[in-house]
Amino acid sequence: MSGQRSGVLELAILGLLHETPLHGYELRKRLNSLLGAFRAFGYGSLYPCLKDLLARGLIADDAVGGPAKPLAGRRSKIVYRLTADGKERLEDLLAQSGPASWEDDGFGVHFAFFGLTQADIRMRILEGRRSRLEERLEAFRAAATRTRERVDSYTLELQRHGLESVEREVRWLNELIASERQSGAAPGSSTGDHTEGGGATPAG
Amino acid sequence: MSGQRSGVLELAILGLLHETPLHGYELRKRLNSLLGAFRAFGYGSLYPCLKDLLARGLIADDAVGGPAKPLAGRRSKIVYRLTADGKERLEDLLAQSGPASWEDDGFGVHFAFFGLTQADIRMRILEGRRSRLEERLEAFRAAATRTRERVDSYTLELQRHGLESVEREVRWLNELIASERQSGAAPGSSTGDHTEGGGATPAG
DNA sequence: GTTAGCATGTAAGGAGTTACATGATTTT
DNA sequence: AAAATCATGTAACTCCTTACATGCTAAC
Repeated sequence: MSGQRSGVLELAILGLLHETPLHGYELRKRLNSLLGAFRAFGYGSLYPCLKDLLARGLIADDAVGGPAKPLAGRRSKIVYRLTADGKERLEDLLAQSGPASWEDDGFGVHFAFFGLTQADIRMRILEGRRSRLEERLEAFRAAATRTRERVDSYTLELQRHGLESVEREVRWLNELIASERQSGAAPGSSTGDHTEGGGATPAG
Repeated sequence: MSGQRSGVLELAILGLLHETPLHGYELRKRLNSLLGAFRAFGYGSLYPCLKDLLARGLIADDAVGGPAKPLAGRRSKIVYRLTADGKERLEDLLAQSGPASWEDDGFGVHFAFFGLTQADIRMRILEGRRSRLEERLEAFRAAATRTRERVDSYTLELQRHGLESVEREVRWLNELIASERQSGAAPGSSTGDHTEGGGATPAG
């Protein structure tokens, strides 16, 4: 029952609310237009998560058009905003560069908030993601070698397409990494929003 | 506690065992080389699922190198094979062409076993998948229009890349659909493995 | 005046994940 | 004889999904 969420939703919500307060319905639309390529959430996922974040004090609600408690009497929009704790939590999450941020979903969400992420963390995530994908390519090629497994044309086509997609993403990552190195080398460019001077926290 | 699984694993296991009996460890390797592009399973997912399928009588175990019960005394490989019920269940699953088979995972797994799937079902799944992706493209474009949401370069890049990936998959599907139509029109080509003459079951 | 979209939720549960535990067999 | 890899499993847990329930508000 609602303990310590830390999936993609938490980061996504905190990240979106960092920008501006929003109510649930609007939040979901932005969520799905932000992450729509690889993920979609329903209200049944969103609202329980909001409830949980609220209980943990990471977000606060301002009821609009009838103050505070919305359940009694008149129902109105509930606008959520990030609290100080929530902002702290968001920064913690954004400082993470472990395996979770190399996975499909974790990567996608974190990437969406790269604008709020420190440059060194960005780089570690991009490189982590890339080596993760290169492992997959290795596994693919190994699988292609030991042929006593199935070889029908659909299986083959699936693997071909999969391989190609992964290779494409690797090329994409390479471009991103190159461009990060450039703007990192040239001072004065996007170093991130952060004002904290703290050292690089390793993260799990 | 193990009730009525019906995720991707069940289909994938039944499908792989349809070809040849396998033990868990080997099964997992094939699983991950088959679906590795978009999905990976650990033993912690596989073995409980095998246990469940066994309990439901869809697969049976032949212990090799020390008959039947492996837990007492000497431990050995446990080779699983499809039962008659399991084959029936597999055919049911392969006849399904509903929303579940348009999702990322569901689609990938079902596609991997298109060789065992009837031509009309194949077509319905390919078309279902395509319209699903086209909905996503719509949503993307709608999101691109209403710009009062965030516009930092990373968000933009994520969406650009997402859009491109989806468009690529649509083109891929178009090719597949075209080639299905051809081989469907020309009789004598791959009509699938099926010997059953049954009509098209709508499926949920 | 009824459809469509806006808006908020809950209860039950599914599908897999993580971390752990153990032992056999092959390779170096 | 140490290390790697083969091989099988369990308990607890997480994160999200599905189906349902409700009511307001704007458009046609």
